[in-house]
Amino acid sequence: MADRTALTTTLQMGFSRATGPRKTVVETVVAWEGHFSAEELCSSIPEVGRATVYRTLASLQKDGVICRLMINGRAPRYLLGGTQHHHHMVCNQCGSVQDITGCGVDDFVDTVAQQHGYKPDGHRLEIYGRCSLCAGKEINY
Amino acid sequence: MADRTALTTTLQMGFSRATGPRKTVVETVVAWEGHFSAEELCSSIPEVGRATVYRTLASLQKDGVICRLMINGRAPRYLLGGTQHHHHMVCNQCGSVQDITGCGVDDFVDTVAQQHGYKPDGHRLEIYGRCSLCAGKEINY
DNA sequence: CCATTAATGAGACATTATCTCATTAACACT
DNA sequence: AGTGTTAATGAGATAATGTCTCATTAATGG
Repeated sequence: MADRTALTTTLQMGFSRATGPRKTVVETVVAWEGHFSAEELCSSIPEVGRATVYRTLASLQKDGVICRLMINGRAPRYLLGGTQHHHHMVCNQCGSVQDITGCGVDDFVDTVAQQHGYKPDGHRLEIYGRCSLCAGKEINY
Repeated sequence: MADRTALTTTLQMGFSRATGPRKTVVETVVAWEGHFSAEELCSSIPEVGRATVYRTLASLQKDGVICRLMINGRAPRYLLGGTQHHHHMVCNQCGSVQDITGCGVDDFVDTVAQQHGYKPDGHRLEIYGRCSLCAGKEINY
């Protein structure tokens, strides 16, 4: 997923010193299965201070290493792998997230932006529904 | 924008009694120019309790009367007019939001969902950039 | 090995949201 | 109109999430 070199590079990005705490955060993020909230991350590495966790998350997001998703709940959730442009499909039932590689809405975005005189910087597409596993089960709310 | 009848209907949706406080909230929301946060709404109608404001917002969102947008900052922002499906274009500089009527990504969404075995319930597309007014000005961060 | 200073972290603080429960008032029915 | 029922409210406690300060720690260059 992310080799040693990539990790080291990541550690340096936006900072001038590769520190122990940041290494812990990055390694934990890289090893995480699925999405997580900032608080979950804090809890799982109590030896690293909140401030550092939040700082590192912000940096990783800015550098495109992780994505920030707004799924249902209150707090944003993070997901590894934001480097190349892609979108997400979120299951409303089990909360799982799948990447959609290959953005198919570029043309639409450009067209619409131009129509409105916008200079587009980026866009975000999220699809909500039920994943293949959950689609079968009946739900009784 | 929303006539008397629509308002009354809105007041009733999801509740069994049309109350004064809720009327205040709905009327304020309807009259609001642009987007707003829950707290801004609370401040502008201090005579209505926070709990009621939040309850009413949740109900209005559920009924599709308002949209919830995640723009930059921490707190979600609300916008009147969520009934018919549409998307948003957000200016990163001045924060203004324009509606994109006519969704052009339906086909893409359906195709991708099918490929992944998803049963899509909905989707959200947000375009970020600089609006026609801001695109001209140079920015010095 | 030392000096410099970037980065950290404990904990205060700020912001946003939810919950509790005593009180209020909308509605149905007369 | 008056009354009983109970949905809805709201003050304030509490929870959840995020930011800031500043004394301390430790990464790095020389």
